[in-house]
Amino acid sequence: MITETTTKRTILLVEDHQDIAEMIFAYLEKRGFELDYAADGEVGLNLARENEYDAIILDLMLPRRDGLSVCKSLREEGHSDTPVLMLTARDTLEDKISGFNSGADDYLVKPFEIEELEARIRALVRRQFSKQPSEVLTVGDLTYDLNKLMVVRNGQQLQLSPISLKLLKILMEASPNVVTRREIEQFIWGDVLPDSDTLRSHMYNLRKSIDRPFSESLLHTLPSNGYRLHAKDENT
Amino acid sequence: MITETTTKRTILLVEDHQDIAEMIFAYLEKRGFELDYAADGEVGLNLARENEYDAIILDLMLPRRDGLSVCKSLREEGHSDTPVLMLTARDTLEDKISGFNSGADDYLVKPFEIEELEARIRALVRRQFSKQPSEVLTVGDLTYDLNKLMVVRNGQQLQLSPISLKLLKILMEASPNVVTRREIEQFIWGDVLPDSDTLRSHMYNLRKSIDRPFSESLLHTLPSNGYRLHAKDENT
DNA sequence: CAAAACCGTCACACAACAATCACATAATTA
DNA sequence: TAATTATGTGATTGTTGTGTGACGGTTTTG
Repeated sequence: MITETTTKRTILLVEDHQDIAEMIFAYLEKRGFELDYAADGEVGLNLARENEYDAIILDLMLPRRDGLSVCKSLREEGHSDTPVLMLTARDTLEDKISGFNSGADDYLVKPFEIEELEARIRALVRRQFSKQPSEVLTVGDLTYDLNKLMVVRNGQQLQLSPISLKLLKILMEASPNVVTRREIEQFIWGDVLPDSDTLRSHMYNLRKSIDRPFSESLLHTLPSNGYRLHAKDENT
Repeated sequence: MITETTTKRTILLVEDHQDIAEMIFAYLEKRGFELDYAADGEVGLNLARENEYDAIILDLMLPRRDGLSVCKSLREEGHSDTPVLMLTARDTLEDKISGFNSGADDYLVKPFEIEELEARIRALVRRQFSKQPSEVLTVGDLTYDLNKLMVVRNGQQLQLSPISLKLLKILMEASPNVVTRREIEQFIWGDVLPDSDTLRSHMYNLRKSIDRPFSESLLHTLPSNGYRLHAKDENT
């Protein structure tokens, strides 16, 4: 729901104790958060499914469906990017451990300072938002995530050698423009090039990886000039 | 083996009166703190710049550079997370106010009970530590509680060496992104790396701990690039 | 039209890299 | 201080990546 940088962060609070819930609600609202509230696990889970929250505060002991189960369900359904802060009544070691495996990102033992809660929530939200910047190159249905060093075409992950990765990078960055052999060689080997024309081999290997298994080929040779990566239907 | 939970808190004491300084030094040391000492503001500031203290005890009146100025400088230079306890000679209201504006977190009026000092220091340190971001890291079914220094995978607690813990931390924080060897080495050893490539051994050990006993492996090697921690089923 | 240049294809040897492990020394802890 | 654990080192093995050359097809050039 909320994604803009300057927008209020929205938080889902799931807690059955009226007094605690009210206290948290009032405090966080005053501190600039927007809150949704659920008094039991079932309702909480449904709210979490229907909306995109920036964080969820989840009591461990809840009527109808406990916090663990809610958290687990959420994770299994793919909400792995919404941070969950679990509130545990007493610090039973067991509780904590199972809390971990349910996929909670942090926990807080009651009773707690409300300032502490705020600090943790802010930390979680911040962490979440700073995780975003994934630099991804895209050409047609081919994507190359520079941070994960993962290459995917048509939903299928490809396994490339280090040199192929470098090749792909310079080609994708230039796409849809031509890159000359010189530029490529420079980029990969610097100034001491290998004496044989090994680039041909590597181009061959790269093609084998990114084009051979698919119908449309992205890597084109410009005879006596260089290479060019580009998808047909792209508007260029 | 696991030391960080019980690690001594390090405190910087900046105080020009020999007798007071000695008294504080001896007392706090006996109570389990580690202390650094400076007799004037200039030296104190430099020490604070060069080291990471858990707290700083700062006299207001100091030779060469008073406590206010030291504190202000520190804050401006980004040490906003190190708590400062200011010692003021008499409780002039004015002093207090400027003390707070300089960014001090607490103040104590001389003369004071040494127990009071300890209590306040402990409060500051505790507050500081509870503020630490990111309490629990999670990747797939692997969790790492940064406060308890507990690593759990699939409900089973794992026993890791200090270096393995550091390794795991940087990898989990980066996950699902790749971390280069350089970054890892930097993170663990700082600038003076061991001469042999001991990282391989540690990676081996880490794998043995977190992957070997389980079916799916989380730690992947990106040849000639680095390492990457990530769970398959995660939608990333 | 032939020769030359260029390129895709491939097999293969060697070099580079990574995993594994045992062990000595350093650091902790009791 | 002794006992235990953690860390760094190097040897060994296995794996993968890279450079090289050979061959044949295609295009360009003279």
